[in-house]
Amino acid sequence: MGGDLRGGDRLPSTRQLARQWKVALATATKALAVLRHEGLIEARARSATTVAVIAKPPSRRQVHEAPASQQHLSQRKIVGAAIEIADKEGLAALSMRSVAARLGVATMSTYRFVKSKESLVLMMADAAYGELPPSQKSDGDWRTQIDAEARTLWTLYRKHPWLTHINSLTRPLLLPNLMAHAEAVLAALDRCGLTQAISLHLHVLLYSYVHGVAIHIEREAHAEATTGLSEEAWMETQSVPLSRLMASGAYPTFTALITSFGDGYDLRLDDFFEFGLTTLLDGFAVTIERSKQR
Amino acid sequence: MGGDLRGGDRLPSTRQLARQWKVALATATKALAVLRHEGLIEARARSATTVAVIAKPPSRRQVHEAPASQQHLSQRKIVGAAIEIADKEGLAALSMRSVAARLGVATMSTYRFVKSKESLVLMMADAAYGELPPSQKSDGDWRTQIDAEARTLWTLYRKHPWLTHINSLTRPLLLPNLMAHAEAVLAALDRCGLTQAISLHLHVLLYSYVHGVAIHIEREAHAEATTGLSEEAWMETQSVPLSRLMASGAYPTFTALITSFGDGYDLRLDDFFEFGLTTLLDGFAVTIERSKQR
DNA sequence: CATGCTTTGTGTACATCGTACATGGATAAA
DNA sequence: TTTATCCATGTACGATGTACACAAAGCATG
Repeated sequence: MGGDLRGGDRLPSTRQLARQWKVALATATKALAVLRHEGLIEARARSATTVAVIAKPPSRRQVHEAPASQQHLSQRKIVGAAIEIADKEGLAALSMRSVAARLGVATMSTYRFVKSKESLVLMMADAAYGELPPSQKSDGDWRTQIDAEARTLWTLYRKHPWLTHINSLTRPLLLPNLMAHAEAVLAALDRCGLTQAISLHLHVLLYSYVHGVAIHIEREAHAEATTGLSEEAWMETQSVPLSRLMASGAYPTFTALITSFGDGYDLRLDDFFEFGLTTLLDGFAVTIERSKQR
Repeated sequence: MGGDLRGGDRLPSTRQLARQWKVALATATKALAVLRHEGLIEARARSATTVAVIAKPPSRRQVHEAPASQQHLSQRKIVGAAIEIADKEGLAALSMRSVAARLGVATMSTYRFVKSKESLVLMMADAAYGELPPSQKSDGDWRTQIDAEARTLWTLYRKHPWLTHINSLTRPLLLPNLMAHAEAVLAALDRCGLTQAISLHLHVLLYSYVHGVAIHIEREAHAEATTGLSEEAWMETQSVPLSRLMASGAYPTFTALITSFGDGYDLRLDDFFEFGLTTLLDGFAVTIERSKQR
């Protein structure tokens, strides 16, 4: 009877309760109703981490207006829950079951609003790219504009690292918000008198750079989660094979470089991103100059 | 009796045969031995796609020397089979079961030589990077040397696209062959009078670039495999939403750019890689020049 | 009010995965 | 011959995405 659920737990569905405690379905339903009236549990739709039960609809429907559009589950909620999971635990941990559980709903219920997991991920991407702030349409030089765009994209990837799993250069996503980013970059390049083809290539190159570095955000997190080691701790475990490699004498430059850093190699992604962006845009500048000279 | 196996099929293990045909294990063993003597099937160890049976060891042991090290299964063979699968069908299609099947062996047998799938993948990476040709130690200018290194890496990724799944910038793999690549790049940069930190960053940047573009090799293949559409065909399916987006008027530069290409956007990865590499190395040059001037 | 239809939510089941564990067969040792 | 050791394998478990059928409830029509 007196269960052992802790403070902020989700409650399973009525059916799960009934099965777990081997009682009839009606019994479980009534029990939940009683608890709800007592205020011990709450039917909160928005957040699933707090005490939240998707209430039996009947009582609510009597209060609100009739139309069946008043549903407690929706595509938007599913996408939102999925994004939360992917943000926190990575795309690998995202399963239809976990999404459903977070919403306090049966697994298959999600399929009423989502065609497949693949389409869910696509909708997640759409939603996430939707968070891109509208780009400032300054008429300044191309570099500040493009620099800003790259940083905006980087910030987004920082927030949603799983986004890097989704798109392909050869089959780009036609998401409005991502298009807006492309438009901004292309517009900035357009004023530099480049070939159309070069403009496009530069844009893809910029995108590819941000994307390529952002990939390692999730890998870093994943490595830390699975090994349970922070990066410093991990580096220590590698010090033995590392020093063996260095002692082999086959890699003199590398050895000299590593030893010159007292505390080992510690790449901070954000700093590296800055450095790489600068270097890459230097390359852009060369290409643009060259193009102007002919 | 007369089965329906086609020309180059693998044969299942003795045990699988026995179960399938409901005969005693000894019977199956003898049957295979007969077939082998008749030359109808061959115990070929190297290639599993042709008619290949991992021969029952007994007869071979009598021929060769005694020690138990003479085994028909080995870590090298497992890694090789796994690489073949990953090359052909992608890392996602690589399962312990598929590796075992390709070798005509029970699934769990592989675990005698491989601790886990994760470690298998690491060994695959080691083997694949082992294919990197030793870098030419020319004392020419940094650019030709680094350019060559990048292309070598690209070629490798073309051959083994799954490699891009494996490593993390923040936790680099300490594989000898990959270290040799790093050494070559660093050595080339070393002659340019750069800070150690900048040298390292440039090296990582180069690696990250090649890696970041190579990622899309597999994505391209995967997309083609799952949708069954070549890139041109896929582009046609996108033409409707594309033209709708273009007609919205929100993306003028983009629209102008696309319409200027008659036959649509068709990014060829290899060409793009070339272009990006040039641009990136232009950036390197700027950094190096700047560093020399002070 | 009764009866059937439609919508909505759910449970069950299947094929796939990695892999822990125990077993079965063969070889080596006594 | 008996015993012990080791290699190879089958079984089983808990995950996954999702097809399918069923149950409950709302609604329309008689």
